[in-house]
Amino acid sequence: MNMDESLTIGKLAKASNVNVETIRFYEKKGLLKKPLTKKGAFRIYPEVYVSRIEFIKRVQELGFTLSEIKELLLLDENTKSTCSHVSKKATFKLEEVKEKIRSLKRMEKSLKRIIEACDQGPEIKACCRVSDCFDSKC
Amino acid sequence: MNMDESLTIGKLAKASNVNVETIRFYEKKGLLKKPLTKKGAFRIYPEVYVSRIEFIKRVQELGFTLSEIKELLLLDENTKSTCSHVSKKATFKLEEVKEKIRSLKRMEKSLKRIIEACDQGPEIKACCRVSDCFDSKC
DNA sequence: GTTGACTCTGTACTACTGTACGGAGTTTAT
DNA sequence: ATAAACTCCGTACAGTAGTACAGAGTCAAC
Repeated sequence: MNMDESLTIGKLAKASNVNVETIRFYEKKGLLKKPLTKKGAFRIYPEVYVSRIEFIKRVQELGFTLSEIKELLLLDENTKSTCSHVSKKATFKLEEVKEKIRSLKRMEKSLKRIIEACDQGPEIKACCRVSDCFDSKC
Repeated sequence: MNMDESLTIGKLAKASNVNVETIRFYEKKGLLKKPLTKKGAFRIYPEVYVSRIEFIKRVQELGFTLSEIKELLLLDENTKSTCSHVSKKATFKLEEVKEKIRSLKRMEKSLKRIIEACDQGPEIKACCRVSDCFDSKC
């Protein structure tokens, strides 16, 4: 029986670029479900866990906490809860996401201005600050 | 001498919706400079500190750490460093910001799909997951 | 059937981002 | 000039997100 294909926790960790302990930590926190398959006492994961961990990592970089990410993942799993409940949560998350996009676009604009001004020379630079990017005038 | 206008640390904290300790913490970390003005031993802040703190808070929600925010703020202050240095850093930050926007747009799309599917009925929901939003097929 | 690499559970420790608090000093209002 | 409210600094404590490690068990391969 060839076991090269089976994802033990160590291989999963390597494939998704996190530590073994992190995977167990996420399991304990309820972000990753215990895999159904086991080789004796050892966890064996299906491939899909790789992208699941990558998802967690990427969403984290967008300023969501682990418990917020857990809620997002629950939207995927929620078979028993009513659709209106899922829809409500998703709508709320959608608003957060939109707001983040708006903020980032303001930062993008500010940074572009800084770079532009830098190309013009050091004197003009003073008038465009990143930290002003949320001001109404910006 | 009317002092109603002067921003003591407590008033600044209230105005920018953080705790007094947070302001001192940011000062210690170098995110906020010590105010030039003092009333005896007490810090007196100019109005601009309010938006500076709000900036920190908003950028934090976008997934930047305090030390990253410090770097962003340094882009504003950098009078002695060369323009090409500032430009380089700003360009790097700009890429990060753009990448975050891309990721958030994918999430936005996924969430919209979930909401849409929810409106159609519970059966279709299974096929669209938030956690798949970074897959190439999505 | 023993060795080496891997995994198990559990606990302790770390970095970051604050919060809370104690004890002293300062300011303002009365 | 005294009380209430505020500020100072420093240190301790707290929540989040891991990381490290110990001691025991397991698997695979020779």
